[in-house]
Amino acid sequence: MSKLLLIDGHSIANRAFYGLPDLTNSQGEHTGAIFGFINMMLKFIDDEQPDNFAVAFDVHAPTFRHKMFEAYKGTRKPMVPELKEQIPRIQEMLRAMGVPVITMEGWEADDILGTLARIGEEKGFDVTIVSGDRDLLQLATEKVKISIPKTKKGGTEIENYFAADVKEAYGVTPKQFIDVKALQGDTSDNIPGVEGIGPKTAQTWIAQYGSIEECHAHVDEMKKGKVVQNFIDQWDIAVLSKELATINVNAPIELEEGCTKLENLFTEEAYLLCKRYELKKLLPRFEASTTTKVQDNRAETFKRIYDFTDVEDFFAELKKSGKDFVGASIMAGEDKRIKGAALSVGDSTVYVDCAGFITPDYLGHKLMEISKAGVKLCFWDLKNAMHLLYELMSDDEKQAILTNGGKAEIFPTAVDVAVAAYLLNPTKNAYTADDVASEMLGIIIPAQADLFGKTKLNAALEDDNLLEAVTTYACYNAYVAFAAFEKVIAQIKEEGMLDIYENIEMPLVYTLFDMELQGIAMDKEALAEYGNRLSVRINELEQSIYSQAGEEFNINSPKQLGVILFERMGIEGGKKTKTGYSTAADVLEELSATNPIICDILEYRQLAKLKSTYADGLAACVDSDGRIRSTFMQTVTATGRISSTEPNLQNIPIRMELGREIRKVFYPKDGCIFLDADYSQIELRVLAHMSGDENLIGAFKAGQDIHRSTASLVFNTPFDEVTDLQRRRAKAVNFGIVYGISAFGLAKDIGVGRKEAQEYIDNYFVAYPKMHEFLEGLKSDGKEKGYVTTMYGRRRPIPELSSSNFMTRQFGERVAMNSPIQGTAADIIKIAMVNVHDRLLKEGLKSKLLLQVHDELLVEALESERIQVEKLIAEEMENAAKLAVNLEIDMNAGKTWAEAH
DNA sequence: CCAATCACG
DNA sequence: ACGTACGTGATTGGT
Repeated sequence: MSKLLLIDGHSIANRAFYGLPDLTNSQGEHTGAIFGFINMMLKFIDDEQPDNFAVAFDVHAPTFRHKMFEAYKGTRKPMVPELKEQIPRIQEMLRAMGVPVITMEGWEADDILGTLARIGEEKGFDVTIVSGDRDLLQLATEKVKISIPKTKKGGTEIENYFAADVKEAYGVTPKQFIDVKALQGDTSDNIPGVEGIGPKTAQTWIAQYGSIEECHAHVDEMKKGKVVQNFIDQWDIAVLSKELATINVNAPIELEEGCTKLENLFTEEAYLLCKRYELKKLLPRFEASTTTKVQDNRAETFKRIYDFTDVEDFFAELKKSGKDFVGASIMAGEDKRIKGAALSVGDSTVYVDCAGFITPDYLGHKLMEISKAGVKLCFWDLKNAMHLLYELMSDDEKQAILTNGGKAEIFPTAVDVAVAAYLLNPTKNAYTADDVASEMLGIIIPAQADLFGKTKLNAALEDDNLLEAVTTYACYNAYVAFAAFEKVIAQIKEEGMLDIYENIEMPLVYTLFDMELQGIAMDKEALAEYGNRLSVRINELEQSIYSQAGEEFNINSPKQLGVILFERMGIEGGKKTKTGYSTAADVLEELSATNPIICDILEYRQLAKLKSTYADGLAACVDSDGRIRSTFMQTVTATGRISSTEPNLQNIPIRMELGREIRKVFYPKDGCIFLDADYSQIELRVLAHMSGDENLIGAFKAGQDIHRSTASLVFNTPFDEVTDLQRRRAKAVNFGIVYGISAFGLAKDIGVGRKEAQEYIDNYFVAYPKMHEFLEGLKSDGKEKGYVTTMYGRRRPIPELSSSNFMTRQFGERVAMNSPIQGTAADIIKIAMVNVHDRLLKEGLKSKLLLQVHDELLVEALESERIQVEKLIAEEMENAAKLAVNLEIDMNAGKTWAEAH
């Protein structure tokens, strides 16, 4: 038996749009409905396995009812622009997938669906119509099924209606469904119906008499009353209503023979669109279904070489050609041992395989050699490439690198295309060759998953069967690095970010490399001892909690904990979340007086965190030389900050005394001390400068305690009479401003009413008159341009600003206010880092920059160099930027990180 | 693989 | 009538 699947385009697009968060791609185009639609469609195709398939749309975007608007029945809202712009794209995608998109001027999608269903049934098809609209139930027969997807929490459920199911659910046949609607009307569809008749009456009448005509004929039998009288008086309207409510199944549709035949949906064209809209979750479906053929066929020209002669030939060729730019991609596994490297100069791309005679050592030195000869190597992750090179150096060479830095000793003039691409859009999750290739070069190349499937790169490198795939992957990396770099730079230049790229980000790659290489010494024994101390107390608390709860359970499970506290123990005041009770610290703290178990849980949580993340977590990261080496990520944050991973050294505890003790196990090497310098109020100083507000600038210039000064102005209190509470609240206001103020957030933070919080904010803007104008300017500027910038021109796109969703847009506004401030501060400390690092080397000092924690630098300084280094750090940090206010730092020396900060 | 929690700036 | 502070990463539990 053949099957025909029909989809109600606008209705399902609408479901998809409201069922998903507001997804956008990196261009800021809304894509949630496209994704949701195609996803839902594929699910139906999988479930139904139809052999014929079509999608119907209204010619013009209809209006829609939505939960949100139920209160205003009859005033259907027009389609929001975010959805509207996606409709043509959905249709484009469908056409690309070879799906017939059927629209007819003068006919609604309902009529098209009904007509197709009728024709299909006549031809002996089983028909399924997918729609969110219950009006289509009138089309149900024994062979025509109406499928209505319902979004429930925990996924979508589908209600299926054959004729019998309609009867069961509504007590009337599908055809009678029309009569019911004719009586009750539907204001949102402009079907008047009969006054005074609602769903109840309509259903009862039709169930009894079968149609409005029969009702009319038997009107005498009915109980006299207002409603019956209305029915008699408004008979004409009822008839008209029935006509309006009836879906016309005789639309003059002419379809080419066989055009609804379902063929391969996963076409090349659709794949391109999928990439274009960055529908990442859908890509695997296309990749599994299309053969590995891609638009770009350069892979055939890639050469794998594994003889000295071939390698020497390539480098000789390179030298002869006088080319000074080479795309490069080094392949290495977990052990950091180089397996090979791809090199590309565009026309010629080779993969040098470290098999046979060619050793990693030879290859590595060859790369260093050409770099030092002035060839600019372009990597996807230069910092990592340098680490790989470092690993295969001799002890003497390693010493030289540690002393003189990676720039001088490894790759003096290399560049990083990922770092460059990050500047163009810092909000992406990854900067891969396939992504950049499609964006900058307009070509489709295989992504890692296309070549290796689920196999990790590490494993692929060990698998001889995947040598071909590894070669292709590496070569494309090298090729795209070569071919796209100039274009990326051209765009950077166009967008005014060349200065940031050349003078901040690229030098920073080398600075971060040296920092990562240095690492920081850990007292392993002290760390273990600290962990043991925690364990003892954790066990005590565990027992205490179990006995108070009356049973053992997993305290680490918020789900179990919530049940124990708020159900078994009946503690009042539990707040609910989507999934259950909230057991977050701020919620529990409010209840801590209620029951002593709460205090134990809070303490348990704190200690468990310290033990798992810090005591155990850090211990697992200590290298064989007793030092711990973090990776600083330069292409992660949306604002321009760096981040730190494996381990994260930017969130080592400090606020609580017990946590702070961890810092005692970080210590400088023999003959050294730590110098720790942090900017004082850098974000507020940046704010003062960027806003140009004289009062804020004045307060900083006067060297005043800035929160006290704000308190004095906001609370209208003489500076010296500001209370601690006032200062604390003013501090929260200052934070709030930097975060993109909202009365609600501020109120929650300081525990006052929203009205009062709003007053503080109002007072703040009176106190600092230019601030309001400045922040408003950021918002309107961002809205107009689609992005905001830091003082140095670093961009952050904010597509949320043009959302019609209130919450999303509001979020965009906060981001527009915060990013320029946080980002400018990030720019400044990056400049300081590079300058401190470079000057330490230039002045021949042995002291080393080890860490950056957003507004803080940690230097391991030789005791003998201390005075000079202190001066150097202060100069470079304070002079990193020239602002309307001074950049001040606090610097401390210490024998541990705890002491120095 | 995601949500909740909590550590930092 | 919505339901919120900005930016990160690691761990844990649960699907």
